[in-house]
Amino acid sequence: MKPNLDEKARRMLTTAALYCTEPRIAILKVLLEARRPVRQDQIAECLGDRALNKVTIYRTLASLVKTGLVHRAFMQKRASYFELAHNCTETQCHPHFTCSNCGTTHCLTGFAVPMAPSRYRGFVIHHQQVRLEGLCPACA
Amino acid sequence: MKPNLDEKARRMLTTAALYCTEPRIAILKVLLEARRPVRQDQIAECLGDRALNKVTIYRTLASLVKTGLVHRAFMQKRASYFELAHNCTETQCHPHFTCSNCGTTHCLTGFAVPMAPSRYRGFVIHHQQVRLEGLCPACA
DNA sequence: CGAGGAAATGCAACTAAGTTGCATATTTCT
DNA sequence: AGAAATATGCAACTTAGTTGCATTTCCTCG
Repeated sequence: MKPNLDEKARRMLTTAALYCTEPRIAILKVLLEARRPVRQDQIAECLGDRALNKVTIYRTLASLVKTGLVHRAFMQKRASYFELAHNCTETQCHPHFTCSNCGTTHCLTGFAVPMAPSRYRGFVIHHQQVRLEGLCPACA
Repeated sequence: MKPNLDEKARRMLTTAALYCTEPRIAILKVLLEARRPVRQDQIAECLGDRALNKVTIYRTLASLVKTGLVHRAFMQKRASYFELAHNCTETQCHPHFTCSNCGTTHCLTGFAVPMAPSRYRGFVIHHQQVRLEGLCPACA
């Protein structure tokens, strides 16, 4: 595959002050190559032969989320979907579009959604998240 | 409490072409009185003495969602939160605000969020959902 | 380079939200 | 009132995610 993915993952881990372990590098590489948010079991499946314990994947994802490298993008059918935090500003991530026909979710990275005001009736708004639903190009 | 709640619940069920059963009326009354989305176990707790089986609550909520009377507002910590669909237009519900300090979620019913365009790069957009995060009035 | 302590991993057992099959009870229609 | 349609309750199950603990790996410092 791409020879620099490994280096990229290592750099991300060191800047986040996390140990550079094989499992973490492998998981980050999956996330770097994924074009949409992924679940724990999808990561495990991508790793195939060099399998990881699901506990390791969950704990790694938790560390990556805590350090801000990864976002818990959304939940669907009781499962969390994760994605790298690049393509996200501090106040909002790109919208996620779920097709009501085929169920797949797409990242609408180029889509600009106006940010809510930072204050409203005593609420201080830090972050906004938009989910869209409808028909994807394939189903429409 | 309010004497007309019972009648209101009954009317909602008949217009939705659902059997008017005691469990359904009781659940609808809880939803009518709730000021924020509720979980299955919160509904059960509200009913107190005249308790219902959790399966009944889940199945009732499923019917109410299918007929459009209720929305699955969001998920938090692997649990679904439900609310009545009034206050919602066909293309978008009111935004939900979750406090990152105390964890409670509020409905921002008065809050207008511009609707996304109905088409974007082949995607046909039917519905939009906005979640906000920050500090609630009590925590700010 | 090679300890040694800090942190990460793996396993098994557990938790909790939600679902399914099936027998029984309730509602609606006529 | 009686029959058919639908809803309820129970117990057992499913599944995503978590916890405790023993073992392994990583990084730092001499």
